[in-house]
Amino acid sequence: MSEKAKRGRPKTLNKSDVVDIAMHAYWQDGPENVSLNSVVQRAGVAKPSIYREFGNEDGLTKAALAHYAECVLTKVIEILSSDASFRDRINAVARLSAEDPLHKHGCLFVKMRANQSAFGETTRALIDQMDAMALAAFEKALHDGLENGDWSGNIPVPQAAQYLHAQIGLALDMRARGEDPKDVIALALSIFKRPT
Amino acid sequence: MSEKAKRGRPKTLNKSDVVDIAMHAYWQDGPENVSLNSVVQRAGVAKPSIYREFGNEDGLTKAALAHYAECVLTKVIEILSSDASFRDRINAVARLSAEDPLHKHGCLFVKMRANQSAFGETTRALIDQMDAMALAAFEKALHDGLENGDWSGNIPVPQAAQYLHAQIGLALDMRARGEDPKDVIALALSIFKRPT
DNA sequence: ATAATTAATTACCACATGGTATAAAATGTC
DNA sequence: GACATTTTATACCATGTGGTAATTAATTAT
Repeated sequence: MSEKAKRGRPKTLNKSDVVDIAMHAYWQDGPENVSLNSVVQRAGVAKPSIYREFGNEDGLTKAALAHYAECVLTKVIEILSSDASFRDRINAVARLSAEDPLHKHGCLFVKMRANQSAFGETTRALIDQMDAMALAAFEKALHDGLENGDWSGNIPVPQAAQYLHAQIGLALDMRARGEDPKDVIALALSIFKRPT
Repeated sequence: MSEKAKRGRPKTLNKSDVVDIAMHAYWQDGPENVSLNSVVQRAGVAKPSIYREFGNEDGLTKAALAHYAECVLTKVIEILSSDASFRDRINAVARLSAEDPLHKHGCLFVKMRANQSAFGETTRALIDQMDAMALAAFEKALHDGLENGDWSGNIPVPQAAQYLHAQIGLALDMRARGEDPKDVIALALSIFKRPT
């Protein structure tokens, strides 16, 4: 909070810079291919500094994922919570995940969720939490669509939310693989257009 | 071929046993979590024996994936090439991947494709080859459906094949995560039921 | 000035990984 | 029996990993 002059040697390490570098490294190259050592190297800092700030690797991966949540996942949830029509909302999130260059390398959250076992407790807990958040955002958008009458409600909300969540995750997975998910996501979302 | 008495010390290592053990290890625990050393341990053989039979780790992972192709992927392709109706074929492969206990831990091919970068050249080549094979099998089933008149053909075949491929992969991915893909796959395949 | 405190730097540790050199055991050939 | 051959078994190597001890540098408080 306040920046009162502290007592010892002033720190040259900028924590938020390190987190940002770590996030982009994990995001771009995949968490499996980025060691703590390589983050140290990319950030140009000393390893003990990392351990002082984050405790251990679990703390670093958690911080990187939390930063990702702030940076990009918030946007998705904002879109799903906007006051646009249901169709506009899901089209926007579909375009964001399937076409936006921001997700050229896929989604860090999706990548980490695919390998939960590779992470520590706190990171896994955050993954679960973000998963639940995203699912809840989809459910809310569906409920809004029902209320506003711009979704037919031909599918029970919980199933529809799980379906949307899974399809967006699939699109982001395909982008990470270098495939173009445009056609797939278009077909997948077509079930919301006409009653079944 | 022939089993003429060879000259040196008789080998106690059964190559096909090792491949089977490796395949199940990769399949169940995920290729990322199974080191070559652990395969050596599980198979109860010496490490140099592995290197004599497979050359390097790339050879071992490739052999395990090839064995997987023989064991389980063949079944999928057989189903898609059967003389049943289009609906019966895709329902069968959907049930196989979404409900059959055989895929309780997901699909080894899908898991390896998700992390191509972790494997050597020959394994990556086999992954690409199997991917193309599966896609071709879906295309064939769709073409048959068109010919036999038991699919409306409301979607261009290439897109429909990519879509089916992606959705089956998604279901297997969900099973690997411990989620139940039943509802998701049912919704995803509903686009083939009625014209859009 | 001197002490106290905090951070940076260097060097290190134990361990696991993929991969190999080397010697011992078990067979057929001569 | 001596020899060549082939597989096994033991031990080892270099490298990379997550994590830490110890020293040095830079600052404030006394």
